[in-house]
Amino acid sequence: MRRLPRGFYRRDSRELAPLLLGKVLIVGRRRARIVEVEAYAGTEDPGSHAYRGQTKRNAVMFGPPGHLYVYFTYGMHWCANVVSSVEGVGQAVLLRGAAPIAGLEEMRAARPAARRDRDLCSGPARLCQALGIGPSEDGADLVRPAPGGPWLADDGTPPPLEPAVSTRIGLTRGAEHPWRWYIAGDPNVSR
DNA sequence: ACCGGGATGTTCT
DNA sequence: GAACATCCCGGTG
Repeated sequence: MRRLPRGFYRRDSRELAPLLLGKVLIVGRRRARIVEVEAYAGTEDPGSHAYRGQTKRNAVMFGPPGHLYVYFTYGMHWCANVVSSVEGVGQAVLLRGAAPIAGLEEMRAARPAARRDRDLCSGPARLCQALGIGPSEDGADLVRPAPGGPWLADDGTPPPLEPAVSTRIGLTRGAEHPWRWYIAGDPNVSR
């Protein structure tokens, strides 16, 4: 289990996103393999929180790469992004789906509504709930993680040679760009 | 299986 | 006021 170095994140979000497929997100004893991601391309991307420039909410997106941008939406859900590119450019990759690997008892306790294990992390807000990611993880450094804090690992599993591609989910503006990547056929991909 | 609606509060117009 | 990078539940087939 090798921690991903800062340089790994220092690329365009549309290049980084498919490279995150197969990587392992770790929070405490809970581990899940990323199977679905979306790229958000910064101030030129109408679908991105960064489109209208830096605000208090999206400030982490404009910071250095390799940090977690966590935001609140629909009055009740938290979603997590990996900040990419370089400082000053508001790019990030949304984590939309993951396959539970370890700490499943903790995940089930955190997600009582999940009827099957494939429902634990199959969605951006589900994934955060299962792993215990919330406002206190906004800005967390994945390269030099706090004890028990979130980090990303490479366990030798290569990203898929030809990941499935589609348009992004849930957007009205910027919905035409094919910036969603996922592992075809994986049951942990969101519906 | 699929579909429709409600929850809930921050952010922006 | 409206929109929102969503999820859950209860209806019907």
